[in-house]
Formats: sequence, C-alpha cells, structure tokens
Amino acid sequence: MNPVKLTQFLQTLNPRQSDAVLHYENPLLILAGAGSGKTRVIIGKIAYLIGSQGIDPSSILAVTFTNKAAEEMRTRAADLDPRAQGVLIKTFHSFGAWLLRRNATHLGLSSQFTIYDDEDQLTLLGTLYPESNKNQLRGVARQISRAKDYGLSPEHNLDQITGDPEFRIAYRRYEKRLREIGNVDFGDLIGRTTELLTQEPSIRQRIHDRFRVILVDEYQDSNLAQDQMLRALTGPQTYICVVGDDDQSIYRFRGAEVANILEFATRYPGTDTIRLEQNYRSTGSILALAGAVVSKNEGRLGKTLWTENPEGVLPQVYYLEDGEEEAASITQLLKEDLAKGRPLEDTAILYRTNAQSRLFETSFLHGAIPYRIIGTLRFYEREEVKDALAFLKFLANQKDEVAFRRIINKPSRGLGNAALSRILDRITSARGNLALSIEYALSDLSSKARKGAEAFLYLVRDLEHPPAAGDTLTAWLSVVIEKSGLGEYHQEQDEVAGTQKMQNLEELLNAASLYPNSLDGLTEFLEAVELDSSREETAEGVDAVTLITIHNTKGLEFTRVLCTGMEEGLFPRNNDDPLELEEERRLFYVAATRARKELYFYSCARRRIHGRYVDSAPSRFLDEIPPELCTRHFGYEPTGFSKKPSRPYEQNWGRPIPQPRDKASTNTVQSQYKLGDRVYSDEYGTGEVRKVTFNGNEEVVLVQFATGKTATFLPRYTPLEKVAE
DNA sequence: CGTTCCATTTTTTTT
DNA sequence: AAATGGAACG
Repeated sequence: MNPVKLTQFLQTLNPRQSDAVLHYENPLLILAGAGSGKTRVIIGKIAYLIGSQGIDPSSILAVTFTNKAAEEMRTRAADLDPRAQGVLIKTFHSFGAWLLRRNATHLGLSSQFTIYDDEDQLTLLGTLYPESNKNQLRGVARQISRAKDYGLSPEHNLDQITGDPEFRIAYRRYEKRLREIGNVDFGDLIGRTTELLTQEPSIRQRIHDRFRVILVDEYQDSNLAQDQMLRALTGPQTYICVVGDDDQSIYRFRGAEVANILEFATRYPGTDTIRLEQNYRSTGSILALAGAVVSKNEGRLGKTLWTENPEGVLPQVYYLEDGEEEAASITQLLKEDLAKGRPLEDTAILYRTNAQSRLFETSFLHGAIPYRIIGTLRFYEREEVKDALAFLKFLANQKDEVAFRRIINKPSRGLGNAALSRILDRITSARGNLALSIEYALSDLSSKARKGAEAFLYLVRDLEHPPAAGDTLTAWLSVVIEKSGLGEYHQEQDEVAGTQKMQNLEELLNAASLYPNSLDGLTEFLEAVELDSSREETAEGVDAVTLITIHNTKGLEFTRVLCTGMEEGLFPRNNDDPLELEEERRLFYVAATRARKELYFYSCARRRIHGRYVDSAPSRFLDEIPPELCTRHFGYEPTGFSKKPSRPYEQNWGRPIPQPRDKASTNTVQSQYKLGDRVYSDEYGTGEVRKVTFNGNEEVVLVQFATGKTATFLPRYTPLEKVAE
C-alpha cells in the first residue's frame, strides 16, 4: 500500500468530503449535490477502508447504477490503491446475476440460465396469449415489470399496479412459464436474489460474513425491490453507506422511490448524515439557473449548492423555427468551433428522447462533424444480433421457447405455424426440451416440414458443443452464424436493402473473442450482453461531439452543454401528472448541472412528430428561469446568432401557440427533376423519376430503377445525376 | 408456407 | 418515419 498517496488524497478534500471518507461503523447517508465530488468520496472511502481500517478488499461490495459507472469506479479506485481491484463493484442487476448463478440450484434454476430482456419478455407473454395483440401484451409486460420493481409477486396485493383482476392470472402464468423454462427476467435478478437470501439462512449468513462493507451509489434511483435486496444483504455487522441526491432522482417510471433516500435514516437506526453542497463543476450562473428551476419542486429535502467557481457567462436560450433549424444552428456553432480550433469534445448535445438524435446525425454527416452517439439504437437489440444471440441462448438452454421461436424458421426452413404447434404439442413429453420435442414430433410433420425440422435438429446437435478448434467464443459463434444460415440470410438482406447487418455480426464476433470457447464462456457472454448496454462505439482518439439522452448523462460532465428540444409535450413530455412533472423538472436539473462552463437551451416552434409537423410551445422550464439568469435569443441567421429578435418576443415566450407556417407559400420552389427524367445513382444505377413531392420545402424524389427497385431521395443531400435518354 | 402490399398505429426515459 | 398486423396472392 501507499499511505503517502492516501494522505495526499485526503488533503485535497474539503472538510465535509473528508468526514464522509473517514466515516466508519454507523450507517451513513451522504446527500451529495451535483458536481460535489461524490465519486471521489466513494473511491476515497474504498482506499481508506482498505488502507487504514485494514478491511479485506474482497469483503467490500460497491453497487453502482450502470456498468459504465462501475467501470469508472473500478479504474479510479485501483488508481488510488491497486488493492481495490479486489473490491466487488457491480450494478444491482449484475450482482444479482452473480449471486444467482452461484446458487442457481437452490431456486431450481440451471446455472446456465439466460436473461430475458423486454422484447423476450413480450415474446414469452405472446406464447401464453397468442390471440392478444402486441400492444395489450406490452401493457401487461410493463405491469409485470413494475410489480417486480415493487417486489410484488402474483400472490401479493396488486392494487397499486392495476385494478384489473385478470392481471394476477396473467402474471401468475408468466411466472410459471418462466420458471419452467428456467430463465430469468430483469426483475428476477433482484427479486429472486432477495428470495434466495431470505429463504436460505446459510447463504444469507455466508454473504453477511463475506461483505462487511456495502457502498451504494445513485441511491435515489433505487426501487423498492432493490431496497429489499439491500436490506437482505446487510447483516448486523455490515457497514452500509449510501450516496444520492433527491434532486437527481429520474427513474420514477422504473419504480425508483425517492422515499428510499428520504427514509433511509429511519430504516437504518443510528444513521449519520453528511451533506456535500460545494459544487466543483459548474460556474455560478449555471448553478443559479439550475437551482432556481428545481426550487419549484415541492417534494425535496432542499439543499443549496454553492461554489467558489467564477460566475462565468450567462446561459443562453434560443427560440427557433423547427427541428431542422435547431440542427442547422448547432452544426454552424460546431463549425465555428472547428475553425477556431476548439475541440468538439467540449460539447454535448442533450435531448429527452432518442429519436431526436436523427436530425443531428443527418446534419453532422453533411457538415462533416464527427460525433459520438451514446446509448441509442442499442447494438444488442438489432435484429441480426438478436438472431445470433437467440441461437446461442437456445444452445445454452434448450427449454428456451423464446429463443427457439426466433430461430426455428430463420432462415426459412419450411416450418410455419402448423409445424410449430405440432412441435410444441410434444413439449410436455419432452420435459420442456424443445430439441427433443422436434424429435418426437417428426412423424407428425408433413414431408416438407419434416425435412426442415430434421435439418434444424441436425444443426442443434452439431452446434451444441463448442468446436474443438478455437480458443475463444468467436470460434463457436462463427460456426453458429455460418451453419445456421443466419450469415447468408443477413448478407442477402444487406444486398437487397443496403443495410450493414453483416458488419454488425462481425462486431459481435469481435465482442465474443473476450470469452472462452466453452459453455461457461457462452453464458458469461450472454449475461454481459444482456446487462451491459452501455457499449459505445468510440473511435478512440477522435475528437467528436457527444449526442446523448439526459438520462444517460447521469454522472457525466461537459464543458459546454446544449439542451435541445425544450418544448412542452417533449420536455416536459406530460404536464397533467404533478409527480411526473416534478420528475421532469429534476431531469432538467440533471441536464443543466452537467455543464461546466457554458449552457445553451434550444426551443423550436414546431417539430416533426411521426413525420408531420406539430406546433409546440416552449418548455415551461424555460419560463421558470428568472429573466436575469439567462440571455434569450429569437431566431437564427446562418452567419451566426442574431441578437435581435427575428420576430416579436411574445410570439415565442409566455407559451402562446405558435403560428402554423403557411405550407403553400414555401412551396414556390420549382423542382429540377421532372417525371420521366433519367437519373443515375451510385448506389442503385440508372432509373426513372416517378414522383416529385415536397415535404415542407424539402424536395423528395421517387425513382424506379432498372433493377426493379424503387427508392426515395432527398436531392438536397443526395443529388441524383441526370443522364441522357 | 411465405412473401408482399396496404392500412393503422405510435414507449420517453433504462437495468 | 417506422413498425406492426392483416389480407391477398403465388
């Protein structure tokens, strides 16, 4: 160990932080405001407990909210004291998986169990209610998840979930089927862990003996089920410390209970509370703005952040025409940065919903601005990736009906609904094993279906063991992709639709190379994939602007933050539920406090929703900013921002309904393409213009190509070359 | 059985 | 705009 390093580190802390780091014995609640250095405090505590209290690193458990946060904590703690590598740092969910996997038999699970995500959950529900449509099922699936968030089984009082008595029956059936298959869903990772700890005293004792210290980060976003799990993990000798900020609780929709943090001291008698209120991140004017808005909330502990940082520049608010203008003006801003040599890394573009990223992506692509997009369009949820993973899941657990349905007839093997239901008829006699079911059902099938079924069966038998040659899981996965025909199938899709599915499969193969070529390696890989969505495709070392949802910015900070889409109906999305409105306001607070030096807001008078322009009023949060705490701008000029309002102030501020734009007047532009024109595209070859329309003032051209395909073009971005007849 | 085409609908946020 | 679900067709 290196006592000098720890001592030096302690000297960099303020008195409150250092109290928090040196605290030991009683339960501790740290109320840590945004940017108050709470991660430093946690890693400091880890180093202190190991270095000065002589705690064995492996008896410390640190729980974070995301895998990314866990990763960061791991690195930073190890940096302070290498022994911290022995600390178990996990998310609630990955800790649950870790413990369940080691004690699977106690709960009737196979240790090879795989984890169902929301989509899998829906498919499973679909097998139970084939006649229901997807939307109804989606509602039920959500209710099941919520019930699990609250730690409620089908036998509990479910009134707070729904008044519908049918729900209990559906929930019960779902649970029964899930257990027959032997897999778990997200909620089970928490709930069944609690179940294990409460029902198996010997296991509970072992855990209490092992973990003498439990540290929980982002505690304000834990839900009731997670809190129950935490209580089951905490023994009489356990030192527990939770860190959180009630103003940053933004996961109510997922069952997060601010009550957990508000009532922590009651639940754990003798709790000491330490407040960290000095902010090291932001300028005074940013903090003032964020604080002014969040103070409109009623249900809060109330704390005042202060800083020794300079006041800095006033936050800027821009009122613009539409989403396209928003993207254009930000593109312009970034181009000016590039011209000035200012790094793009300084800037993050924040939005409420993932869909908003599209406009920026298009605009950046054409403006040659490198960007990094976080969290959206999750890689592991893409069709081709899920197909390959489903095959692996089925190999790991041949009772997995969800995975089975996904791969049995993909690519087409002539097995339709008729064949499928005959196979499923045999499921009981096959004791749930679907490969066996196929064997039993072969004689029932038509000759065509039988051929396909035999082929599939042969495939499974061939692939169910790792190939002899090959060191990593990549070897196994690559024969799976090849022999299953999924590779060929998606390659064809790529050729027809111009997609990049094969590229994604290759990337999946790369990811698999980190795992051993064995059944255990396979389960490990699948678990990592299900639990870690934080994977970002960061081209290392490239200077890029960040595109990110506000939810994903938790724990991050940027020199300049651009909050976009500040419009009623989008942010806040809903204004009729007061509790939800408060949550949105906390979200606003989180967004604003991500900024170190500069903070910008953008509000558009209209925006495309589902392809149509919808008028929108500026977000009420902008109205809640005291006038002296920001500078407001109206309109945008391509050469930079105009200081003068391009139209009357009142038209945009104070929430009047903006004027709908007169569509006809903007459509005076004549298209350069006529029906019947011969054109050439790099991608498709030659074709003939079939239709020319305008979407707003955006020209849209439909072309029929010689290959028989048709495609639409936006000539503004992809000009089509005209060719002679 | 499987594909294609049309009408209809639309999750906000994530482990 | 994109995804779903159903009908119609080969």
